[in-house]
Amino acid sequence: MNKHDLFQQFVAFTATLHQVTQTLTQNVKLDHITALQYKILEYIQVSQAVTATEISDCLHISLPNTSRELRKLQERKLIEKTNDKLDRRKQVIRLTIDGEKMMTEAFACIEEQFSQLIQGASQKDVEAISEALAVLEQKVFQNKGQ
Amino acid sequence: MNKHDLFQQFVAFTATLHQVTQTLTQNVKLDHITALQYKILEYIQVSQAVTATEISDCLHISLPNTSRELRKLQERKLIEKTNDKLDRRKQVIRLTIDGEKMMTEAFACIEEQFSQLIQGASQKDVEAISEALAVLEQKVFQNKGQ
DNA sequence: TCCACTACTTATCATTTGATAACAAAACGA
DNA sequence: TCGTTTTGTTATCAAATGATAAGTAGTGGA
Repeated sequence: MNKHDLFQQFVAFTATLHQVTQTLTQNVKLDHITALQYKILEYIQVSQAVTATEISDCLHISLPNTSRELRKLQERKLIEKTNDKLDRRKQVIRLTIDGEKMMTEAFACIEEQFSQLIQGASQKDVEAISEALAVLEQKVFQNKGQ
Repeated sequence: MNKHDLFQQFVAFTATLHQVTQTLTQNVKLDHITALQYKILEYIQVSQAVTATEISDCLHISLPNTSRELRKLQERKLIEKTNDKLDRRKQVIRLTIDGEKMMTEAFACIEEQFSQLIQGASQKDVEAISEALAVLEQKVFQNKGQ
């Protein structure tokens, strides 16, 4: 196995994962939340407190478009912005209680689909999958920066 | 590690992989090919010969929209449709020589980015990554159907 | 033969997303 | 202090995507 073969395998894997992800999430009816808004909410949830610039950089959305989507999410009371004390240009963005509730519900729905996907997995399989995910996180995504 | 924890890990992993994928592919300038068209071309390439319905099902694009994108790709001479001898309703879709060339170039570009991502990986790491991908393919995507 | 069904197309419309220009406010460095 | 950079906003336009209705042609079963 050389790096070229690994690349081929990685591409195929990625394509499959994208399809699976879409299958898992397609039944989640999130009351007028678009795919992009969902991605933003998901990012905020895992990162806890972020700025608009961080969202823009990490999700590869231009800052004006990020700002627009954040405004919509704020109007829907799913996120809230608070001023950064140290740098008053910045805004710290967090999920509101409503936002967290919505994401929790969405995750519950996705988790149900997910558990069907791995229903055949034994305890040993679960450990193996977890270990595999950890390996990829560590060895591939380690320096994912910029 | 129970299945709920595994789900959490899986979600975080998926989000990260989406970001990494976008980073890898964002410099690929494919001469007026959209993201959706790229996905379709990628799917055709790995599957070799497919029908419109298969693309529609696997990529979760409605058949009318699939048909529209395929027409555009055909106009650009990137794919070709041939009639199925056994069932004349069906059309077998393949990449043209031009289409294959374009995908090969795109992959070369992405592979360059990818190799930067794993530049620090030793031979042993490469084997470990490959093994991890195989585990996930086998234990998670195994029955990804419908 | 007739009817229901599948595979695909065309057309149309609304919505989402991307891209860009222009702006304001704060920070930062010389 | 003054010019530059960073952070974010609003506005506007074009393009991509999603959704749906309606239609054609072929298949296959009763």
